[in-house]
Amino acid sequence: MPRPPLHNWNLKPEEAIALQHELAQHVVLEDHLGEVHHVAGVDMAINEEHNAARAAVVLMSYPELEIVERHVYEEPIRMPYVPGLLSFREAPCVIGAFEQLRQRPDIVMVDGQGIAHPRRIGIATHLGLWLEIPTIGCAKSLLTGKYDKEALGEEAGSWVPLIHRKETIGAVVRTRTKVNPMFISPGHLISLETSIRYVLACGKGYRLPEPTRQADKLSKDNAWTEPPDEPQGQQMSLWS
DNA sequence: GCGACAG
DNA sequence: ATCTTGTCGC
Repeated sequence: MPRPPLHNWNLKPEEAIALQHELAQHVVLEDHLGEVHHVAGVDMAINEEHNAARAAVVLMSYPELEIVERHVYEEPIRMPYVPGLLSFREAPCVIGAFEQLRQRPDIVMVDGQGIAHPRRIGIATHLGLWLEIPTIGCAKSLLTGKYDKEALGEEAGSWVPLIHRKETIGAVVRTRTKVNPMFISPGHLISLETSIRYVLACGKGYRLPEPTRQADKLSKDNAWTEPPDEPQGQQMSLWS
């Protein structure tokens, strides 16, 4: 399921920021969902020593949440981690893993922010725009915004809005009783309410929603090896 | 100018 | 992200 390239990924920080401002104009926060039968989760693992980045994608049936497909994709690390520019470091690798899917997910859960980002375009949003699939940002920590910590209940399912510049950009959700909350925000083609609903519906009693939790495990599973200098996989060879 | 800062 | 042992609480 290759997608037409939207833009180049190898940009200078200044150019990347300008691109984010442009792309953010096209984000859709209304639900564009049909029946949901498959939810995918993506995550990454990094190994500095081998200069390797590994993305993992796990496709699960919904609402059964049984694993349908698992894929990993590796390539050299391209960018350093810069707060606010995570997608330029990880998205290309995630897309590589995505190209291996036989089935197109109805929703994709990403480890990182959706619109809960200084320019409203975290990695989940960026991936949604590139893949043209509804995405949800499921981050383990805060990047931007504030919330009423006192108002957040400690029981699983409780949540409070995440605010930034007078704007609701996401929700701080307790996915498991008495455990640190998750920072949920819509990525693209989905609303915040629906995002929260699916994250909770994909919970299996752990802090992370099952799709992301499975992808996290898969990305850390195998041993590391030096990746080729050039990105591999059919999608790059077509338009690089 | 001084902090904060997804993974 | 990754490093890294034991330990507190349900």
